[in-house]
Amino acid sequence: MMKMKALTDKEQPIMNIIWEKRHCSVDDVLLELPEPKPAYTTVQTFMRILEQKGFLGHRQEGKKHVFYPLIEKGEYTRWTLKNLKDSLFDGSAKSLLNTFISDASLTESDVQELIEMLQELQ
Amino acid sequence: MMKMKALTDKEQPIMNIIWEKRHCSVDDVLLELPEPKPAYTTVQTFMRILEQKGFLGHRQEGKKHVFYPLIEKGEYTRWTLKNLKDSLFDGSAKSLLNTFISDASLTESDVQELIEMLQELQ
DNA sequence: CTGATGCTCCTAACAAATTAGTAGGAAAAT
DNA sequence: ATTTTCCTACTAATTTGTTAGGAGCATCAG
Repeated sequence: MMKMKALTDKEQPIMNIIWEKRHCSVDDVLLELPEPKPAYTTVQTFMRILEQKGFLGHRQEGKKHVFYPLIEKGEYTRWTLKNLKDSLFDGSAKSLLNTFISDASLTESDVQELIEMLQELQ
Repeated sequence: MMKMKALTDKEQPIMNIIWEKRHCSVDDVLLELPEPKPAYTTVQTFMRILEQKGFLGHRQEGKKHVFYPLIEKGEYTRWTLKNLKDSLFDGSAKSLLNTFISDASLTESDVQELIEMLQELQ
């Protein structure tokens, strides 16, 4: 398997849209992007880059290219969290969670749910 | 306050060293960096950039510059986690934790400790 | 004093990311 | 059938990141 590369700031929202919608032409993505929208060709360029990086594949459909994810969001998020943990928390999951929990403004029911989730791991 | 910027891949390990040692000349940092070590001037350049970005300050001490953090590690990690949460988990702390916990290979006692931490929040 | 040494400062050069324009072809509209 | 529209492919310009060489200035050994 190819080595995964992090998404840049501008690639990220594009991937988020495609992960959500699963199959997207350049136009589909452009429609979902917030103002100020980049140029059509800019989005197109990013999607070509994302394909080169292995995040996307595409097939011809009529005259347009329809792109779809080759790397799933879950896979990417896990990889990202692992990187974060290693580079910023010296590999300690506990330390990351500690920092996050004491800062994440969780609601009452969030906390309850997480406790249950953790209890299941025991 | 200035807008915080993310650390790049090469800046990150340098900041980690300075956060740890608190006061560092270029040499001090270079000594801590793993093989293959970059050139002295490369490290120096990064430290200058980190100063421009607001992460570091320095004072003259004898003939060398001694750098020290202006942004604390905790502040940066919290900011980073918030960004991650917003960009990849649609702002949902619970969703991030969910992904992380089910993947982070926590030990028995880690889990116990986290439960206690969460219970204190209730 | 003079040369070596150990620094900083300036600069260069190349790579990657960001942004978008232009050319050209196929399809649709008139 | 010609014009217009919509799409891809190619190209380019700018900015940011990465890496390091060389000039130049103190200071210390002889």
